[in-house]
Amino acid sequence: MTERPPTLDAVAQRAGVSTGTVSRVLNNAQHVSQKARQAVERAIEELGYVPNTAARSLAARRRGAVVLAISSEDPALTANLFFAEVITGVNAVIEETDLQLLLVLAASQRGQDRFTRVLHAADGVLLLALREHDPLSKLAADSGLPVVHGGQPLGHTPRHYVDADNRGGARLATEHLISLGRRRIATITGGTDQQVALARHLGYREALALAGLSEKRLAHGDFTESGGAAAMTRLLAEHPDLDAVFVASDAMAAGALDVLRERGRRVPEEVAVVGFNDIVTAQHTQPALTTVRQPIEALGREMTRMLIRLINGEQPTSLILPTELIRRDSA
Amino acid sequence: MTERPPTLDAVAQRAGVSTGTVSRVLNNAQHVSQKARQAVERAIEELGYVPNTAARSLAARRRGAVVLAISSEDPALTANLFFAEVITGVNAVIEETDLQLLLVLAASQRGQDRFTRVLHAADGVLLLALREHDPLSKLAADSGLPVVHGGQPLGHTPRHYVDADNRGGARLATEHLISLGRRRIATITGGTDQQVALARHLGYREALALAGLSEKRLAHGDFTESGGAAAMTRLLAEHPDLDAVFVASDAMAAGALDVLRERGRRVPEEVAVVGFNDIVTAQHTQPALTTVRQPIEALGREMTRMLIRLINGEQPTSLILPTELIRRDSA
DNA sequence: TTGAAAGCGCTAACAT
DNA sequence: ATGTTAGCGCTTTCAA
Repeated sequence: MTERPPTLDAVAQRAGVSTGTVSRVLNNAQHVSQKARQAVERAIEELGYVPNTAARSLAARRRGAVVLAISSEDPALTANLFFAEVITGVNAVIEETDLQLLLVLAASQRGQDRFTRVLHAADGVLLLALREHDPLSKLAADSGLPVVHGGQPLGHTPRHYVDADNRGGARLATEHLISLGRRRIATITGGTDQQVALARHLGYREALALAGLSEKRLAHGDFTESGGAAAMTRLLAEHPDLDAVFVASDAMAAGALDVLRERGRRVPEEVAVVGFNDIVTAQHTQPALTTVRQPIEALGREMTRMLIRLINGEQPTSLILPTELIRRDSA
Repeated sequence: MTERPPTLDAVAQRAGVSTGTVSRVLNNAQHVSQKARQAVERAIEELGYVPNTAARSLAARRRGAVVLAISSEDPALTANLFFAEVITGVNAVIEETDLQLLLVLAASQRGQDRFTRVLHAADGVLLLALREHDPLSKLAADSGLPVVHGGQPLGHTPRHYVDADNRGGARLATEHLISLGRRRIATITGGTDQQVALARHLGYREALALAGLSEKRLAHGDFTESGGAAAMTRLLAEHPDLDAVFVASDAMAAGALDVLRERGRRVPEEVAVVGFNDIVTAQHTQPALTTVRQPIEALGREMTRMLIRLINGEQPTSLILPTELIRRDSA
């Protein structure tokens, strides 16, 4: 009933060569005559031979896979397109190789147990876990495998990471507001427990400091829309004179725009607003949101390239990818 | 330097039993004494033993993995959150098992070659490929592995699939418009080359037919925002008397709303609009979009459950998951 | 209930 | 340049 797939031995027999030769052809080693190589290739074709990955990795002590682990504790990762885009980038690079992509969304404790086992089946780890002390970070580090982080967790800077230039992007956004003639520029931050939030706040402060403007107009959000609305409400109460707001995420900016509209503050005439991330929704807010775009797919690609280098024993250096201001109507 | 992980043999030695016994404990077979079992478990604990998946699958002729293959030819899959949500659902079920999740976004020809090899490392396939004659479908079918489709490709109904009730949802939406007193109800379809588009059109027609209303107000879109705008423009030109539109996707509905606003048609007073999918953006259109929500995460979950049943030799039946009307301001 | 041993399909080291 | 062979770490008969 269950036809067994052809083995390497079968190929060798068919081609009239030894298994060693077949193996050499498969791993395109040198030291194989044209003749032998062709015979093997024909036999492979005729038999429809496909190497058995399990046997291969057992014998070669390679595992032929990388794992992409996403800490789904982090609602920000799953909420927006972030995660889908990163995957697309990762996949694009993986596709060029013989590696397989193992995906783990580790939420539960159960998931973490699994994670350990998955690690034992991989040659390296791509990690998206931005919270401080995420258990995945530790498990990955303990595994001894090469690990590349996406973004920098708060607290410690990972050995190898790829991050978007959050600070630079925030500075870009704020400088844009300044160039518009705004002088009483507030900010809504993403909280204080995440590195992205801090980096964006820092970029905002840098820009203001360089221009000699006050940084006192500040409210903390939590990267959610309702959090953004609440923060905007507070800002308006405490600093009714503000003429611009740099909001650390588009979701929060959407909430802030709602509040501004309710309060009758015209955007951008009276209050200019810039967001961050360029989520799809940014095109549909009223008015359309000026924002900072991160190269998320590129982030996935570069993470994967870096991991492959690490697996090959090279020592790549961490990367910060540039962000870009997308001008729309809100500023 | 490179510490080798402990093997099953090491565990056996430590526990003072044979490798056979350790293996039995690992696969929690019967016929193992309490004493032996405990000794093995202690040894595993002490040594920090983790089974080698490659060796295991080689010996057992199981592969311990399923592949989730997404045809990224299909922009609709990658564009919205669809794909991220499906993955979340798939992951949730996989997490309960010992299976690993292999991810393939197969766009290029190169990707398809890889796909074949990945198939040989898996026990089953979850397939998201909605276009007719998608090469992935054929490759998966040829592999002889159990395959579960998400959605139904046009042309042939797969043996095993999970789909959202597109027809029912469209009917729900249209009946809602009728209940609002609308009688000249138009539709913007998603084209004619995709099963979802057809199913939604069918639901629309059913509702109208049952109410004895005309189905003549029709324009084809392509599931994109600009396509929706263009279709709305045509509709307005050909049927200026329309008082409602059922739009087969939210993206198209967003485009349609833009056109209606430009033309000065008030929504929902003069023209009521219902979309489909409940993408995040639906909450941010002007006015907020009434739409039909699909249980996408559940789709991923049910697909995976079905695949696991197939792998275990059961014969599950295909599934259609209910959709739900989300009322907002546009109808 | 347990132990012993023969592979699973491949790679790599060693011969030739 | 090619053949030979001993494993890789596990499961699974078959005996005991």
